[in-house]
Amino acid sequence: MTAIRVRFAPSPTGELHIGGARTALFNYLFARRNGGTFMLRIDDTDLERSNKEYIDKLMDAMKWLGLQWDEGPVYQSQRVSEYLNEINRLVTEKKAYRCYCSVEELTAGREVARKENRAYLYPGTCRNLSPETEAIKLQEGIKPVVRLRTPDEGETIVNDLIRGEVSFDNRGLDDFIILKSNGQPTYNFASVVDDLQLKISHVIRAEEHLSNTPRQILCALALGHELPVFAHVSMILAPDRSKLSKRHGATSVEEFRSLGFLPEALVNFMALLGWSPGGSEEGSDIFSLAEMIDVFSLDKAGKTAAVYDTEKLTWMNGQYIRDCKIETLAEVARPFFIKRGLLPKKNGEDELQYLSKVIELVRERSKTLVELADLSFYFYRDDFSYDQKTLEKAFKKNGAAKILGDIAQQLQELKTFDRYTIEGLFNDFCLKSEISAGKIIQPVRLAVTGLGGGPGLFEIMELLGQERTISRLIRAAAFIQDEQR
RNA sequence: GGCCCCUUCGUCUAAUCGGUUAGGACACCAGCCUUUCAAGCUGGCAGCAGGGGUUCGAAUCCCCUAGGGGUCACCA
Repeated sequence: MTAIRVRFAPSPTGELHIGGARTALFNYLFARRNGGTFMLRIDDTDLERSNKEYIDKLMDAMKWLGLQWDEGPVYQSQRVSEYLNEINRLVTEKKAYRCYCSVEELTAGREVARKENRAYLYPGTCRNLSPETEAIKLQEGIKPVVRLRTPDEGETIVNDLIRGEVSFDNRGLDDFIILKSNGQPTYNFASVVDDLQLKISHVIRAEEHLSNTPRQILCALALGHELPVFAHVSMILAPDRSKLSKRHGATSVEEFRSLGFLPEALVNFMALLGWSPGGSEEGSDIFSLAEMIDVFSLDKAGKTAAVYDTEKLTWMNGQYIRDCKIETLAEVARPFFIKRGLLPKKNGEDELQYLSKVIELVRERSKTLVELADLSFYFYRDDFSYDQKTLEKAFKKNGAAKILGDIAQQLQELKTFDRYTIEGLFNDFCLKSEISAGKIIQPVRLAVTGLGGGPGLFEIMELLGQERTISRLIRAAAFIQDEQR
């Protein structure tokens, strides 16, 4: 049995989006599941559009997701001599030939075809030029391209692990370009040479490549190599069922990261797009990377394009936030607190401990790290305003100011200031004043946090400490009296 | 337009060889829990694109139609 080797081969022309990341994930899972090798290859044969910056970002994104590759990155731009060798060989063997047709000629031909409503196929103008003619063209200074001589009849069959046998009529395939006039190979060719030379056993990629596969098979056949196994995974579509693009809001891994999503959640979510572990028992869809590796197989991959739904991702993220180890969560959440202006760039031990305690209280109601930081505002700042809706209910009742004042006074007398003693005090207060707990707790919560909801009030107060709690109650009492004037 | 792929709740999906009250997850709704908001728990709503066949029996097999997507570049 041949060694399992797969590759993820993005072109560095933009940020890694969720579709590409999902393809990387499937390759990774497949390799891990089968004890194979996962390679990263950078398909940068298009010099104009490729960008160094994107290469770095891409690798960052993959590392962040936890998709560590075993080999690479291999850069196609650094393997040009390999491609040229093979192309020269094909030309010598007459399996490929130089074409001197100008871009204008070709475009004109394409125009005509479009007007006549038929597909344009290269007519084979330069298919059988005599050496003399070639010499003249060359002398004229024309830089030729190289085209692959493709069969005029028969069919090319793609054997796909997910889609079965897909056949293409060779008559619909023309002699396509494998070497551009600038001396760079085209993607279809370079990709094939790499897959063969790097001994890729399984080509797992998005469905958009299915239509190109017969061309690649023709290349491989011309080169005289065996074919890898293909698996074309269904595409990920934007909510409007169109191809993913910037106008669809968050699509790149980087964006999801800065919106406060955890890599584990994103990976989990992506895995379930176009793949399912099977079974239909009750249970959530939460799977760790390790669990997925354990059960991953391509025959459970679906054929239908998937529309991604941020709601579900968000829910998943909430699950991960809740299950995450508190120290880990504090560490990954810290940058969001810094960005929000709640923490300085460098934090001491005290700040980190306080952060952990804050997060412990708030995380249950946060679905993203951004939300986590937002909901923690009052643990760091005193200058919050009061939520308008809650204010109407909690502060505008008769006696609210007095209650706050009384509570503040009684809290002042506490020797220990923990959740239990505070709760005891509140219970006594309710009994003596014959006011229901809710009536008291609501205004106090608003006074202390500015919000109508949140973690247990007594825990908040404990963490805030006696002094800050009391001053907030006094501030609120003053605020109410001001309003009433 | 040619070629290729696809079509199960709003979304992601399950359903060994055709026989299921078509299952789960998110979202939504209701109830419970509760100092609030969440979380959690319980229940509910909701789907086989349409039409023909084949068959005792079709989400499942075949054909047609419709819809969606991809690809036809000196992009990848």
